[in-house]
Amino acid sequence: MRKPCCDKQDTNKGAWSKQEDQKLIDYIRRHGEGCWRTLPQAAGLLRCGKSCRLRWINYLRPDLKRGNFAEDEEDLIIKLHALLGNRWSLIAGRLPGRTDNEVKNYWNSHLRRKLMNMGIDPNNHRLNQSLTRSQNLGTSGSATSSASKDRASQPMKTKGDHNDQVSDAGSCLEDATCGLPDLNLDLKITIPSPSIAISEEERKLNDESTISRDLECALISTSPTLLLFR
DNA sequence: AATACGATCAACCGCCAAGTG
DNA sequence: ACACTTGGCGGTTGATCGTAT
Repeated sequence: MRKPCCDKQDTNKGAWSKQEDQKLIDYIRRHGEGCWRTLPQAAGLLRCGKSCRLRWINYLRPDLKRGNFAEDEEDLIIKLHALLGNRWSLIAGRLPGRTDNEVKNYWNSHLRRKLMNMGIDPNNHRLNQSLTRSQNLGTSGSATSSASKDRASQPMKTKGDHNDQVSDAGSCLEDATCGLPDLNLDLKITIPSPSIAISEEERKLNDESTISRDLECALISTSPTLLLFR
């Protein structure tokens, strides 16, 4: 039997109040991040430590960039998703001021549908065979599937499948026969603050050398695979 | 005006890996 | 080597809002 992460019966759930936010902000300003398990009690919050961490990382951190995603951010997410699959934290790491949750939500609510409207399967970034060429390049109003329906039809993936998904998407990129439409995506010009983002992320990705290598290779834009995006 | 429906997003859940003793 | 704790991650849920009927 798995232990709960905290004593559930004494914790609040649901939306955070302004007072709770302020308590968390004040505490972290004074003591810094860390030791999420003991933080709630120390900060006077009736919350699970995990909940505090999530609230801070996703919404209260001062360096967060709120608001709509820029077009270059969208492009970058799509490209990174093609390379990394659903590794939202890695993708978000390349987008300064964005969180994994934000990127994940934006992907599920906007980008998935956008790709589908373009006739691209968002799961593997392959051209959807059921659509005609004219539909792919012409008007996009014919796509009718909703995000929730997509979700239901999407096969469940376990954590162990991540590599499969990556390789799946990657194989598409390497597959010269998968006819992607002209997305006009160019990684070279779309990376926000590349020197900072990449070098910082590089440290985090030490254990993922293979992915990182592929990613860097792709981001440098010398990889022939990315030519498929042009 | 009522309500049904879809889209969005904040938050939770469960699992996994790393760290520690 | 093992058990346990903790932090982090991705998937999923549910509340809320906007739009269509």
